[in-house]
Amino acid sequence: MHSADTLTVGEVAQRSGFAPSALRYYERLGLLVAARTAGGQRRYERNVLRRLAFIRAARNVGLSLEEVSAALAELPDGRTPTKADWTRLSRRWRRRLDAQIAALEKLRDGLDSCIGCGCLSLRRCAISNPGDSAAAGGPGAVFLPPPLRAAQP
Amino acid sequence: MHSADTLTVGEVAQRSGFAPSALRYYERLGLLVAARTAGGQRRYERNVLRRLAFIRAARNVGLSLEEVSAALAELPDGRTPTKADWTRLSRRWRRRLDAQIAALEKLRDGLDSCIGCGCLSLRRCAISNPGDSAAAGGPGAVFLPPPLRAAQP
DNA sequence: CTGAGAGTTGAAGTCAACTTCATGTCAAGG
DNA sequence: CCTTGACATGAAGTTGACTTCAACTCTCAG
Repeated sequence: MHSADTLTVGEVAQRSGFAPSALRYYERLGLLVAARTAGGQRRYERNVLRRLAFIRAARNVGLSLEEVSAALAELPDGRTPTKADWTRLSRRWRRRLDAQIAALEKLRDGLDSCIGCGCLSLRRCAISNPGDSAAAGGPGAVFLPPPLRAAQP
Repeated sequence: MHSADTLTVGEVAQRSGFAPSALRYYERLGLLVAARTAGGQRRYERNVLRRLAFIRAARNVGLSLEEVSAALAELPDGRTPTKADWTRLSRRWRRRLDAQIAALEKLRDGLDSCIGCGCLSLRRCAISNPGDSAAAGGPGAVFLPPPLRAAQP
């Protein structure tokens, strides 16, 4: 180990599961702050671990880093965030998850009604309707995450 | 209108809701085939519309174009696919949607148990667990689609 | 004091699914 | 025949979230 109660990138990477490159990236985006040694190396305070836990949780719920950034901006500056602060932020995810689940259930129910008719009509089918969710995402729009996709048996 | 029972790119784009550039892209990937006029312009058969409906539906369900491609490869070659062919393919999406819904519900229930404790522990928290779904996606991995994200009030 | 392993940087690459652009060609109504 | 609007092509750009690379520089156990 090194000396003080601060953590090196490697240690934070190890404990958080984020790659060092991701930590540097988050720092560039302003999601993370790190002190520096005389030689210019990063030294993290222990509370970045909770911050990173929040970031990962938010990502798991579907937030973009931009949204995460906005959420983190609501933390009180000056003092170290308390558990209550984190709880307040993450409570909002409930509604989001509910909406996501509802959207998928709607899609599934639509699928159920479509299977058997084999229509796949661009005008009438609930599943292939151009106006639907995944259509207008622009470049890079993906409907569900690769991890969930891969999990299919 | 032009002449025969074939469709121009513009017409297909209009009817399918896909941009002409997307149609050309799909053709490069082998998802679509088009005849050519003497002058080199594309002329589509009417059945591409159903094919495109399938593609859109698959994308809505969360398939990548690569998966769509694999699915389309199972269609009988030689004859025009029947409704039954399309139905057979889309029936598989049910399981996928069920799994996606289950994953989100698991996440939500984990969130419920986490809210109130404010722990967000990297080791213990169900939501911020590094081993979880969104962790190993590599570059470009996104959990839920921008459209669903944007829909949040 | 030294050497190996860990850390630093900016620039560029990756991936998916398209879009945009520049430049040039077709098709067909008048 | 001609003009106008649609179409064609390859190359390059976009977006988000990172990773990879090359070329150095620190740190600290021994």
